Amino acid sequence: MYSYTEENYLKAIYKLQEQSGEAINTNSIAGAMATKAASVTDMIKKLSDKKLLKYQKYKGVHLTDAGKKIAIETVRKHRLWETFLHHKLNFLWDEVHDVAEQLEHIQSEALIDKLDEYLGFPSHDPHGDPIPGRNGIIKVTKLLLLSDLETGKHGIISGVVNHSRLFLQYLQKNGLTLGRSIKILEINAFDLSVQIELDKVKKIHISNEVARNILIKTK
Amino acid sequence: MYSYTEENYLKAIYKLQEQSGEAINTNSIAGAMATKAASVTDMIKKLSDKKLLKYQKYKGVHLTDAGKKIAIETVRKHRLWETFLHHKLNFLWDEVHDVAEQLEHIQSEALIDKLDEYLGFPSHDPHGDPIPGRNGIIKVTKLLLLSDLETGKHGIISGVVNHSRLFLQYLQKNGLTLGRSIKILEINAFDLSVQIELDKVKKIHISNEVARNILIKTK
DNA sequence: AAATATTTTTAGACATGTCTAAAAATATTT
DNA sequence: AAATATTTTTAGACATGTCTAAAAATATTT
Ligand SMILES: [Mn+2]
Ligand SMILES: [Mn+2]
Ligand SMILES: [Mn+2]
Ligand SMILES: [Mn+2]
Repeated sequence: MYSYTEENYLKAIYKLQEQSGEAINTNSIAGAMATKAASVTDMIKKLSDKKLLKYQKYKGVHLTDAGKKIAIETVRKHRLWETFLHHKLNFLWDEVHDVAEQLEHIQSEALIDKLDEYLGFPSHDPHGDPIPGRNGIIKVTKLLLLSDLETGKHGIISGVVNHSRLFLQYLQKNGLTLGRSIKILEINAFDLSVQIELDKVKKIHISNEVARNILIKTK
Repeated sequence: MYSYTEENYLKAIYKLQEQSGEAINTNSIAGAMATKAASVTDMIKKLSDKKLLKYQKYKGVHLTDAGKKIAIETVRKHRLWETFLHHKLNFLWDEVHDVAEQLEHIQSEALIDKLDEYLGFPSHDPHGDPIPGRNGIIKVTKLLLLSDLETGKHGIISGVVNHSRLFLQYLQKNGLTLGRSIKILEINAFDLSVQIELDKVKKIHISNEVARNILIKTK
């Protein structure tokens, strides 16, 4: 129905839109798509002709309902495939993204529905991100940055802000994986680094940079 | 590495080559690819420049070792995905081909190796076709057409010649699926239709047209 | 408010893969 | 062997998505 490239543009615009709330400008799309502003303008015109987004020259774009639907379907496929790769094929959580970038463009409703069922209708992907349902509804859980928790507070590691392989590998190596419980022991007033207790046993010291990229579910 | 289209051309030429043994001409490739002869000539030149096939104007083509390697890898991916769809996601054997046509182009060696392992290193796909190994080796089992068996002979349904959805659905409906044992009870001299015994219980009458498209393994 | 900087768009080009129509080469018939 | 039919290639065009360089519009600084 829609091309590989069109789906990627819609997904990128959708994600920028979720963050900013405002109209998305040409340069930020170019950044997200690793392409040039001129190419973005060309593609924007095409997507606008297809009524997938609203475009006013020099004013940026925002997705129509139709465009948003395709973006969310693509996100759903991406996260279901990541879940498959992690849970069934034993890919590590830092290895799933690149392959899912390809798999998310396979066109078959039956395939995705059956995959969803086969995986037991998972609610979250290997990075803790929510998987949109068939109906396009995304259940958002309220999470806090580990760096925003006060001393003595505790919770469960439930997501990451940074999705880079390097960061994911760092977390893996230090046991800071999804589902582990943490408690804030001490916050260093100088560099804002944090001493935490992991699973009520192990003590770990992490930088503020790391703490700002871990999402915690508190009671 | 190679485009979706290049892989499809190489796979098509490979299959034509397996059947005929001779140089493959432009029109037969056009037929297999559902495109025009002019387009085939264009693509052939590109594949020839890339040393994936040998081309002499007006004399047809044949794959180089490099081209054959890519073709076989694509067949391997196609058949592994068909097996996954059938055995894990409960697709029927007539439903797997079209989706596998897309999935076969996903580029990731790790993915295919892990999928192979996850499926238990299957030797054959849902249509009885052999799955090439990592090394590119295809283990060919000698099979006979059901229409070539004499009265009294028996064997196991092990493959199909025609892969059309209509034929596969017909076989499914009549219980003529892979692994079932059959015995030739009687061959009608007039229309060459065959009376067979299925799994030593059920009697079925099939046309010569059907018998010519079922492959049997005999002891 | 004018000058300057930044962002966005336009113009024109290129790569990939496709097509139709015409030309050229090869195969078949007489 | 010449005439005719078939197959293949060439020429030129088009769609998709990308690019660089220049022009135009908008935003920021003075
Ligand atoms: Mn991802
Ligand atoms: Mn993810
Ligand atoms: Mn198939
Ligand atoms: Mn098959």
